[in-house]
Amino acid sequence: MAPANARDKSGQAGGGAAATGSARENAAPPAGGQSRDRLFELTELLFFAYRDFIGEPDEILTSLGFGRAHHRVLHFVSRHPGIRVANLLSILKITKQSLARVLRQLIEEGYVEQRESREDRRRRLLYATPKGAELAAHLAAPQLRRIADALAAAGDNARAPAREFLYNLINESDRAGVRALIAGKRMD
Amino acid sequence: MAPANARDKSGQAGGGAAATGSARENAAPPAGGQSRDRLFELTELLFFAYRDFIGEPDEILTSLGFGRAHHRVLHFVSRHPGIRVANLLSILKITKQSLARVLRQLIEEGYVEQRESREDRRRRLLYATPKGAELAAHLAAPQLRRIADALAAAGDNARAPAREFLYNLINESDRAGVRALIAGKRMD
DNA sequence: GCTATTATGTCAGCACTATTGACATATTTT
DNA sequence: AAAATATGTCAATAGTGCTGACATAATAGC
Repeated sequence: MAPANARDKSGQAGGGAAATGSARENAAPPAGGQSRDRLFELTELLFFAYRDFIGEPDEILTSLGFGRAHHRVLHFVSRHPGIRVANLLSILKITKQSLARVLRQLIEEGYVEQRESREDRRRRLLYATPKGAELAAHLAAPQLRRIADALAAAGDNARAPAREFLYNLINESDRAGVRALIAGKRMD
Repeated sequence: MAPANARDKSGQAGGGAAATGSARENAAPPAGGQSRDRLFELTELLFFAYRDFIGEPDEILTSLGFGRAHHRVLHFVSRHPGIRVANLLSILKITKQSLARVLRQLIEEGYVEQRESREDRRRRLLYATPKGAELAAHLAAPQLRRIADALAAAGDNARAPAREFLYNLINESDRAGVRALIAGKRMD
């Protein structure tokens, strides 16, 4: 990960031009009783965690000519069978075109299939084919292992607080939807 | 966030083709003593949390003709003054070309400046200009607020476990570097 | 001092993801 | 019958990332 020591020893003399978060600025916790540094720490950890969390699936995807977007779609389709296009749009928060492209490829290559809803025949319900389920499981494996290992390392009683923290990072207006989505596949 | 109920009521009759994680598959916890569902729950929360975490800065960036990559570079430069190009490469895990493009733009537009290291004159130490520091603070504000709010909602004793969980999601080989990087800006 | 290595920068070209805005179709709702 | 909903499609554009090769400058090792 590199020398880690970002600051050059001459930096002091050279002088850092306007660095955010000096000791002075940090004296007064500006928000929620947390120091800026503590908040920035979580910001950076979130970045690094996410960076590595998607790293392994990305390699598999590349070898298949797919990208990260295919993974996301396949995941939600596989995990939530019968999901609709509209659901995917609001989950992924991307536009119809962006979704259409990857969804079309997944369907053409036999990873996902569409069926008409009987309740409302405008709806196309999405399901993973066996081939799609297999790929989804393959992509999920390193991620599930990583999470299980992280929980083991952090102590299993870290699970609930970590979950609450992540949950509350979500836009308030989306939380109920996320809760329901996950609950459809059991919550706690 | 959408109807949330992914499953169509006719889905049962239609039959989900090969869905991952049925009740049956879930009976036996496959990894680390955690059920698949519990691990998938964190997978999805991580996705949603990250999605919304970067949402607000993205809007600001777009209005400036910048993208997410500019934010990441500006963040690490501003937060870790005197950081080197090599550090950024290993932190971001992108190639030199990808970094060069956004870094050049940030320098040309006066957000970042380079200085020669006196220890080793091959090195270009990076600093945020006052303009860059201001933008960095502007981009960070909604994220810091979001984290502070999430901690408040999850209970402040969630901070340490959440931190440990995220930290342990990072590739083991990178953890020491991340710890040192963050420690350079105080840890606990 | 000479060579190897390190740190950085740069070129051309390509792939994936995402965007906007408009338009088309089928179906359900009012 | 008209309005709203669900989905699909078009063309054009932007941002980010990649590979692989090559160039310069400076430090380190022998």
